[in-house]
Amino acid sequence: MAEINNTEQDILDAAEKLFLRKGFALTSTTEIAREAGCNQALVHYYYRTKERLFTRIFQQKMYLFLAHFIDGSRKNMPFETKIRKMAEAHFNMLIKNQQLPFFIFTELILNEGRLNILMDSLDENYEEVYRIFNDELQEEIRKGHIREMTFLDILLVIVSLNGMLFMLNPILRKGFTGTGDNYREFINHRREENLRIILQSLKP
Amino acid sequence: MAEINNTEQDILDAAEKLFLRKGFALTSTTEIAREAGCNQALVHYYYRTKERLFTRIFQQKMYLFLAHFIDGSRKNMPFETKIRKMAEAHFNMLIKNQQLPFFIFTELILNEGRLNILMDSLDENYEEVYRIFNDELQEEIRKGHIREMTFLDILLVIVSLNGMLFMLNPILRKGFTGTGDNYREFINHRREENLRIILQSLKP
DNA sequence: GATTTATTTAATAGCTCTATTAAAAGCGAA
DNA sequence: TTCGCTTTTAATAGAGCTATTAAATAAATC
Repeated sequence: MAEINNTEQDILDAAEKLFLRKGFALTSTTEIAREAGCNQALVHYYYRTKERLFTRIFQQKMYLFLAHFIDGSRKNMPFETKIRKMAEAHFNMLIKNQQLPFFIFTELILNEGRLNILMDSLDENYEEVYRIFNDELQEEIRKGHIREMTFLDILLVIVSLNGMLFMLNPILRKGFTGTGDNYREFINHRREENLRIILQSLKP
Repeated sequence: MAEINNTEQDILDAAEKLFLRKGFALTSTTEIAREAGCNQALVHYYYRTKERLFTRIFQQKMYLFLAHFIDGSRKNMPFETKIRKMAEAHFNMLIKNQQLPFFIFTELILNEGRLNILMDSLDENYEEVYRIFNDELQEEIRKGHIREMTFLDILLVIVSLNGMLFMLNPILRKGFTGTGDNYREFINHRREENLRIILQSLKP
């Protein structure tokens, strides 16, 4: 990170908080300035446009969201262990960034430009990772350890189960009154359920 | 449906189309009027406020989204068959209403008022259905047909796998160039995968 | 055909939003 | 202290938004 003075950082923090909660369209630079405790013009002074400020945050979050898949591919472990680690890392990241799935999906779906940028980045940076995983997967299938499926199939199950759980967060929480303990317990229960289902889905 | 003249219906159709695509906040009454081919003031003449127009559409979609769960509970079938039927009905409904999951989640998360209305409606209309399903499930567990789990666990798996697939629609489509045939094939493949995973997740 | 009622329009009030601008305040170096 | 640069502010242009209003047109009823 480049050195950054207090106000500039405050604006970035305020923007991150609000963009994550309400998305690009529903967050105004006026509101960001209020949250950061500064004048609205300062937001534009430091970041020129709302779009540029947003993009900076969005790309960082996007990276956070995708990083595990690369990590997993580097390690030398049995394939099933890689998948387990990947699913666990994904879940743990989501626990610390619960607003992430909703944020990313919303912005990708509402803005085709951002989706195109993502697809280009996937082609450039993740195609090889994907290929390696897929080759390894096909080898496991050939050996009869895993049933006939593609790596996309595996990814979808992980992303669906883990992602949707946290996208439903605001809705599910309403059902758990009282202290947050019950809810935390519930999330831990779901962690085990999801992992179990993901691994079971590999079995022939 | 009450009788409704052409313009009034055109406005409703235009609003539905735009709200589903872009959500409440990003759709303007001006745009709805343009889509409906009428003056902007007419939107307000027939529906008073954007909020009332939206609510009308939202409630109808909400009902569409929840209806299957009731249907399934009425029939007299083995429990596992009920779950299968429920998952299939859910998937088929989503195929015909692909924008539905994104639309509903977005509006529920961005507007706490709508979420509260939903929760009240669930308490009122679905609590009994839920109880019946859950009792039946506990009986199956006691008999050893199904492993230890709650009905919420089952619902989450169905909603996650089916819902996320269609929320990812715009992203996944980008990967399938050419005619839509490949994509349709892929969706059918995922239908079977999801069903398989859902039913397997019940097994002890 | 005249009169009442329903539909449609243009115009606009009153907001809020993004981005810019010119001026003011703060501050380190000469 | 003064100069030059950075940071901050108030003010505002220009646009889009929702909702209303009064007037115009079309349709229905007598």
